[in-house]
Amino acid sequence: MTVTIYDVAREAGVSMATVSRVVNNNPNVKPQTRKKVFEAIERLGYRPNAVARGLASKKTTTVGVVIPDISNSIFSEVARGIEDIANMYHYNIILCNADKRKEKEIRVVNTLLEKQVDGLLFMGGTVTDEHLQAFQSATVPIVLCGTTDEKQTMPSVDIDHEKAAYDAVKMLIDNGHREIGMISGTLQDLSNGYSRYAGYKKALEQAGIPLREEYVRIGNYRYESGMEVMRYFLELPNRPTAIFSATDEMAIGAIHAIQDQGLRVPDDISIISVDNIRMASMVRPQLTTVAQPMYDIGAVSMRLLTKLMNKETVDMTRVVLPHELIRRKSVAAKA
Amino acid sequence: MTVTIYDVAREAGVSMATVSRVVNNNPNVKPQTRKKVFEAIERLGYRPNAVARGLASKKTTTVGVVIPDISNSIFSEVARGIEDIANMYHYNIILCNADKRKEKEIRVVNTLLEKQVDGLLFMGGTVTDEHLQAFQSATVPIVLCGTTDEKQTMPSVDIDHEKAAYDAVKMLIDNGHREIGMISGTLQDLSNGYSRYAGYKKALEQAGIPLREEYVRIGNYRYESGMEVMRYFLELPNRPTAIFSATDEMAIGAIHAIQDQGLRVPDDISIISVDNIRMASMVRPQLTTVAQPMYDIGAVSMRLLTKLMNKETVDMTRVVLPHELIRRKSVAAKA
DNA sequence: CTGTTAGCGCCTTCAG
DNA sequence: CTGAAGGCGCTAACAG
Repeated sequence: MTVTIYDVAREAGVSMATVSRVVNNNPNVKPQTRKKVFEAIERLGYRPNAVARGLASKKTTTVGVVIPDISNSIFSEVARGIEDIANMYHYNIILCNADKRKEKEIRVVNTLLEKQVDGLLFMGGTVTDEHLQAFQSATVPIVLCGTTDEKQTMPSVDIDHEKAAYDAVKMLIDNGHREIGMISGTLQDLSNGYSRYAGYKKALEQAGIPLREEYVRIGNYRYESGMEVMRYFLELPNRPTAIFSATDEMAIGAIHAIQDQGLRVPDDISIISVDNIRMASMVRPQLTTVAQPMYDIGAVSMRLLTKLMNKETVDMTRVVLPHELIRRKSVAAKA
Repeated sequence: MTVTIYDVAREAGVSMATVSRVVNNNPNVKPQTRKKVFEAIERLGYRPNAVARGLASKKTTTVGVVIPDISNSIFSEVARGIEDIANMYHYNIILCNADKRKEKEIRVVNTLLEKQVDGLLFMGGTVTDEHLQAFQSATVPIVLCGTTDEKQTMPSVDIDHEKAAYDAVKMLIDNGHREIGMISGTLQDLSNGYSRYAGYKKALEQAGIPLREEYVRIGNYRYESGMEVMRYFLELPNRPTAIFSATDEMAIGAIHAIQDQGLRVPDDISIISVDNIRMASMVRPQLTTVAQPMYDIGAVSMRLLTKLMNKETVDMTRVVLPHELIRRKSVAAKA
């Protein structure tokens, strides 16, 4: 039925080993023999069985990727970075959505490991001890991608979320704002939630601006959530003159909530956030934001993983990528 | 080093066959024995090797997905639909970006087949004879997802692009517009390009509106491209009163091009398109568009694939999903 | 440069 | 209900 390496060997009048060699580009084959083998392969329409190869060689040339949600543009851009580099090094990607749910995350890590992936890229919510335990049961390298574990024990690639948030809020302050509201993510979420809130807090402190409880509200990262929180701010007796949103999507929701009230951004209220999703430059006014290099986070973490899989010695096993303030049109000096 | 089924057998005092049975949930095992085996598994931290299993059973419980670009929100939503259903049936997904480039598409199809996927989902540009040839060399089922082959020979799941476009343009006409410009995709692209153009043409014809060459321009599906084409329309001596864009992203570009000129949508110019990406409801005015059920296209095609892989007999091997006109704020009656 | 020979870890008849 | 034995298709020493 299916043609195997054995069939090719017989057809070419050589041994299986020789066929294996030419298929794997082993130089130790006489050009003439190589040619014979190739012809036999062609004639028979032979296609190497990667599963058998994986079993014999203990390498599958595939890496597992656990991702919160591929339909979310932030992650899908990271995924593209991962895939491009993986491709470049001849790896394939098994992709699993885990929705930042711990049980699911751990479950897919295990099935990925069962599939004998050569390495694992983990993008998720908070990394708990249970995660760490699952990771430790692996014999292949794992790198965190867009997250970190609190104890800083795993290889990882991420930005400095706190600093990114700090820079954003600092810009607002430098523009004369002192009533600065924040649309935050849940503080349970270390990177997008807690760290960005911490950056906000720090910037205020450093400017001697007291933190006001009523100026901080938690959203769920979605557009609608940004609108809701903004409506709340708008009804405050002394509403903020500027808003820092933990993510672009909520910021865009906020912009529209403001505009829907007949107010203007940035004339009446300034807005800044973190992420720089594509949409940020597709709204009016275009959103000023701190860019997080999504594609690079994916690409760099995949590159790091290849090194680890190759057992190369790598000095920087925890890389922090730079962020960048993108000045567009949603921030103005306080009137 | 790694613990195998053999180790578990020894530890539990049974044969490999028995361990295999309990791992695979075969009912023919005495509960007591089953318990013993589970304990041994636990004690040893045994993790089944899916590669070995795949080789022996000739099933990998993974399916290949070739996709144009995972970072494009249209496709990433389809991908999410695929993954959810795959997950439900205990399949994993190997994801490959192919950028609608024929060579790359064919190459990844082959490597996916080498990896012994149990089935393949193909999302791509035009399906050529070379594609068909690659598909035919497969012994596993393949379904086209969001595309079709001209000869209608492959299983597929898609919408009726021509009808979707027709419905969109019809709405413009019903609103009294007769000067209708189109921002098209390349006519080489069967589904998003040619078919949508065909729908536009048909709607005009049916309304007795002559097709004007200067009212059709080709874009590349991106935001900027929509802006550019719109700027061109705006400078026409008798500019269109309504625009049909082949995709939402270009439509949004067009809206902003119009607004940047100080004109208003839909008061001065109406806009409609096809897709219904998330952003469509996040711009002002919110975009009226014909919704393409991205998630469902993915989910349904994956479901179809499971049936095919199961060798179930399926009557409808070519499914056309319904589209739906979403009336929002970017279309108004002609002044 | 090429062939022989063991496995890789598991499933799957076939007996018992 | 359980065990024995033969592969699945390929790689990797080890000889020659």
